[in-house]
Amino acid sequence: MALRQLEKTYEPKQVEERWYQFWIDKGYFRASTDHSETPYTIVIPPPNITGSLHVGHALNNSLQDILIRWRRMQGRNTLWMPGTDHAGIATQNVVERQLAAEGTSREALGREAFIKRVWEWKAQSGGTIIQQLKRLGASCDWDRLRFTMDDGLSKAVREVFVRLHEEGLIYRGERLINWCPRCLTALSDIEVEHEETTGKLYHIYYPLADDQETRLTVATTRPETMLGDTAVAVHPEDPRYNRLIGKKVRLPLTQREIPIVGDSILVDREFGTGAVKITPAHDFNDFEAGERHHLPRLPILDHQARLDPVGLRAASVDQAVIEAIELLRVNQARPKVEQMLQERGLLAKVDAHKMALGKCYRCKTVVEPYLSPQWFVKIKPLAEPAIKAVEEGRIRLIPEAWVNNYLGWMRDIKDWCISRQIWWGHQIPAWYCRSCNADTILETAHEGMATTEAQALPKASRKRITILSNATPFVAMVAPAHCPSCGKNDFLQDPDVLDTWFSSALWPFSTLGWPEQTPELKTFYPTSVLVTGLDILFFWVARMIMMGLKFTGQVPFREVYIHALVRDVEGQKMSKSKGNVIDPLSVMERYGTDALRFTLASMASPGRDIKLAEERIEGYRNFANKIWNAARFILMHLDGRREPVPLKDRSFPNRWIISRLNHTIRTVNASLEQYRFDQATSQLYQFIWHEYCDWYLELIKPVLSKVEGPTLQNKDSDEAKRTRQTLVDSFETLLRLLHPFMPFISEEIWQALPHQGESLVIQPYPTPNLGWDSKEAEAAFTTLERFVTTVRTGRALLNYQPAKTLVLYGTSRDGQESTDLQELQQHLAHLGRGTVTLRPQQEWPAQKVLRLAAESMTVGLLVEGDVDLQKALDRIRKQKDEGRQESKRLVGKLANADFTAKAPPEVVTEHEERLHLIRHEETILTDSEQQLRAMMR
RNA sequence: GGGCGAUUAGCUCAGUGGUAGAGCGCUUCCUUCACACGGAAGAGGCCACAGGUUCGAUACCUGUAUCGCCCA
Repeated sequence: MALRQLEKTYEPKQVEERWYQFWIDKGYFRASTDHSETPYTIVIPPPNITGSLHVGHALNNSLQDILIRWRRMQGRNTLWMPGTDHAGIATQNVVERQLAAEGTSREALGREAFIKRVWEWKAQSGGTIIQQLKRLGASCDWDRLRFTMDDGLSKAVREVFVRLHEEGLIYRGERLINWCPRCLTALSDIEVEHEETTGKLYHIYYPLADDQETRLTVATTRPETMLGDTAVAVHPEDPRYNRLIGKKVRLPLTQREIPIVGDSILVDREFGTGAVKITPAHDFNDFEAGERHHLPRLPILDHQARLDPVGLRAASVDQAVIEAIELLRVNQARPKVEQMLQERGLLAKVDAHKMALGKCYRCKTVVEPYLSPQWFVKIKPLAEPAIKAVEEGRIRLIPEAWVNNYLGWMRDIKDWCISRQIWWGHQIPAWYCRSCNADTILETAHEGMATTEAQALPKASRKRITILSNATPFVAMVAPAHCPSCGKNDFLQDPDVLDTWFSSALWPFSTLGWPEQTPELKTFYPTSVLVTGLDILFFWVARMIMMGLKFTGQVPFREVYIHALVRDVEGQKMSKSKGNVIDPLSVMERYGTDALRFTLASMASPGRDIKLAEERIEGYRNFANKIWNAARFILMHLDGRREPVPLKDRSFPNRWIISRLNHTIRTVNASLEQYRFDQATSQLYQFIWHEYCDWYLELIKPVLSKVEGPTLQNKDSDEAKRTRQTLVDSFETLLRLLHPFMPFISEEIWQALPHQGESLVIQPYPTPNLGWDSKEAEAAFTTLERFVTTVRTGRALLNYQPAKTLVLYGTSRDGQESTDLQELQQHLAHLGRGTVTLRPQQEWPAQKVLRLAAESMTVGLLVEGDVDLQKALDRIRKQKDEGRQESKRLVGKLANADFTAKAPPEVVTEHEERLHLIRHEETILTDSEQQLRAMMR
């Protein structure tokens, strides 16, 4: 057959696109419910539609693809379910920015038009990341692509909402929540990122109401919120203050008097002055303290975190103060309040102070605790089974180290705020009868919005609708036809949408058709493994476990493989603003997709972040090129007949490489079973480069060569035919073994080699074969390697050119090694580049031979011509030195009675043998040194 | 403040109760007919520090330091 000749350098670009299209056309990635094979399912962590592929995605999806391709080749009925996430806040932000650039706003557009606009944006740009995943080689079943706002998934969301509400596990109430004053929405606790900053700790005098001369000093980091204080707390056992409990203080800058309460939970006697203000409407701890002491809540900030004049008046703040600060943002109002306190002599001191600041995880704006009516999931009843599932091992977290992290978080979990005051997302399926709730549905004007600005808006958008927490919702899959109390059908749907993670939590089963009992659900659920980064363990993984158990009665996945985060070389998080981002697309462009995938897999060691440097990728690009050139070599030498024979009838190089291949097959499979992608890749690298290419291909060159010579054979010899057969078999197997990691180059080469079947994608994954192991061939190889390496060392010491033919001698004091040397003579001559005489040392020439010792073996090189022997002498001295050190250590150890008595006998024997070897080496080296000196005279 | 992890070659990281390893980088030699994105030979390490367990510790235990992450 005519074999294709390959280019000298591997060019990934054209190859990748061609084969990916071929795979898609052939439908290899399609899963079916008809197959009887054991299913293997992974649901993709759905990337945001706003996203484009970053290196974290590349890692996450490379690992998934390795698993999926491996299992597919093993014959499992594999489904990799792809999809994207609507990413409520992020997507809304993107489209709003576009609108702003066009000089308009979502308010100007109105809700319906805005949502239409987002869908248009999605149709245009939302598929970017999917294309990029394909570029990465992801073998997802693309026909099943899902989106969290698809009809089916939206139905699942409503179903879950309604059922949880029926069971009392979803409720609406007025609570203090985290509010992003830029996104203008509530956030859940974990959507707030805490950042350490240096702020100030203000000490403020609060005079007693009945004794203006006596003042309580209160310490706070947020003086502006004092205007909403409704009490001051001291520790009930604090002798400095506890007599004051029950008295009142005059709240500075206001006309109010507020009580002093004793609270052992809120007050840390060691912190600040030991007296703290209580602002229940603007601080989480104070909110709870307020509950304990039945204190009123006085909100003084509006939804943009500005000082709200209405609230300030309600809090009886001095009119002059209101005028000075109204509609100022918190950070602008703070110095004004500080200044006013200063002027009134009420500011005791200001200290620098380290504190954690909460920021919105989407836009990094400082988050405000904000009192508002929201929807919550009562989480404890859902968390308990989710804790059990992990405790009992029905879900296994890998690495296991994260189990405690997970359990700790789950046991301390707080109710989940699921309503968001944005438009893009699943609108909450709750309706209010306008006439029955006339008192609880409020329309308020936009505070602070310029009149002209407000008038520019459509009428419906000019007001903010507030639905008080005591309004009565109807929660149902669809809008009710008429109100059961009043019979009217004038309804207002709750304007809020659900947290994006609410729909993500259903992903493993909603994508398979739930709530319908589809064949897909029956076949592919529970899924096999979830592959994800640590950063969304709580956001996503924990919630999927809760929802999966609740609504399917089964775990959503049996294993969770948690991989590291990718950082830059400095160990810093990659971010666009830092400019340290490695763009996977550019990497794929320059080095090839396979190189990127292999790099990421090789760095996926458990429990460690990945510091990615481009040199690593370049290294694996070189590896791909090495494989490519091995393939070129093989193709060049395949011309001729091939003959399969039983292993025992094959020559040493073939028996050896098959044995090593088998070992590699075993370890790669075992590593993948344990999610040790790093081990699997390094085993492949080591085997392919340093065994297959460095030694095997070199060993068989004489046989394959068309040139005839003393040690070379005819190309039609039996040995040539058998070697060609083993060569193709082993390389084809190797490509199958490599394919999950480097799908493109492996397919490209496989297709060029003699093969059966139409694609590597659907070939069986190699399994270990007991009959392939050959201890004797591996032992013989050790001998060969020792001899050849020693010769090469000698060659370098004597500054001989690589091509120079040497006169070589070899001997060993080990019987088996001697036999091996004899049998390997042709190979020793070939790889050592010389003529080899295997006789005892006494029979070597007495002079002009450089003798080198390697364990039990002694190797001699005939010294010809005028050669500088100093390097050789140095080397021998150094080796002797090292040997002396080593033998000293061993002698010391063996002289220790405790050691010989208590250490295992085999260890003692090992030490003794080692000592003998070293002493043997020493003898040889001493001898050699003397001869060298003689030659140098 | 609580929890977790890390500390091994110049860099990035494996690893094991008994000779310390890899990749990249570095030095020297080599363009021989698979590959210079290559080949060959080298240099380089009190395995963070201090105690303890052990015949023996880089590994197991305790503490310290530094760094990182998560949570408050």
